[in-house]
Amino acid sequence: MKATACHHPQQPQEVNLLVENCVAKLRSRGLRRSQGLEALLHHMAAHHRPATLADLSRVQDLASLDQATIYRLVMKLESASLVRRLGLHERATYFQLVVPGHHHDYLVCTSCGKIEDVELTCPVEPLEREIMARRGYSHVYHELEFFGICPACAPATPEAPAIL
Amino acid sequence: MKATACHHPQQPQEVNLLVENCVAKLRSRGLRRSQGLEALLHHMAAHHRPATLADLSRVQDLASLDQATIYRLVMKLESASLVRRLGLHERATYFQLVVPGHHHDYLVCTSCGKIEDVELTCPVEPLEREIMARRGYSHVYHELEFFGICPACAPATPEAPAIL
DNA sequence: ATACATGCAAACATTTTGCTTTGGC
DNA sequence: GCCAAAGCAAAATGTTTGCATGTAT
Repeated sequence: MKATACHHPQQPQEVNLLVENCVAKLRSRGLRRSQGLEALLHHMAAHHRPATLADLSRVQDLASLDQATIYRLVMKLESASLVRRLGLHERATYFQLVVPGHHHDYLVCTSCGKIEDVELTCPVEPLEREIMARRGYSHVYHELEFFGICPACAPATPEAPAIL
Repeated sequence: MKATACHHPQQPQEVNLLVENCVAKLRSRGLRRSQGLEALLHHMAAHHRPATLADLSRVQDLASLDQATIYRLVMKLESASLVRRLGLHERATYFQLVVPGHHHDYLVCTSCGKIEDVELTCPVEPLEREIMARRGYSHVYHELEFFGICPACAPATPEAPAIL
């Protein structure tokens, strides 16, 4: 049940730039540049992968932050459209920093829960425009996940009982 | 927060056929044709739309069933691949009966939570094959959702200073 | 008669809120 | 000093399990 997305943490400078941009946007909304906010943004920018609130509070640099604090920070980030929510069929919700120009779709093993990035070019963006045009929706984005049984789990599939 | 999928309940005969097929598959797995199972399948076949466990237990015909019973039935249906789970960014998980040949993607308003069907031809199926081939996954399916702000909510959006 | 299915209640995990204290501006 | 942020703790919500009883086979 571990997330193993294949994301390269960005270069330190990119990370700092990203953090600064986020802070700037948040400050314009009246938020303060607090120690917790900075630590959280820095982590999410450097490890651009889906994480639950529990995942985040287990991170070394965020361990001093209360879960309620992390929760409230993430909610604020989400309100500012800096963070997006992902439903990956686990009990807890996953969150991920929005990095302009980066979009990722995921491949999840329904047996072991492993989460991988899908590198294929995603053909869905044109549909977003169509939805805006035809349905009158604004701020449209999509979420695409593939579910299946990964090679490692395949032999042990309940429906295809392999005798070990 | 109401689901308003635009699904035509199937014809009664189709519904019965679907239910019979499900029961048959389940029986082969050792499940019994209980009253609760039949009521649940019948409802999910006739109202082929995403529903939470709470939604289901509020249904007239299922009101006599305990939530734990509904939970266990739905889990069994999911194990048998007769039901799929959907993460629509709400706290509760949505479930939907799998109807062979029918696939639906959804459009969710991030403001009011309204859930609509997307009627566009979904270009993702070829990718499923690619994933099976290139990543060695089996039993691959996808889940695609669009999120955005619906026309009704658009004017009242807190942080979208309409740049029309 | 046996084993699965159910109801009821309790345990659990996660999310959300209230209130007091701390800290950024 | 003012108001947002954080810490702590508790409430709210949804999911899961245990156990005694009912029911399909």
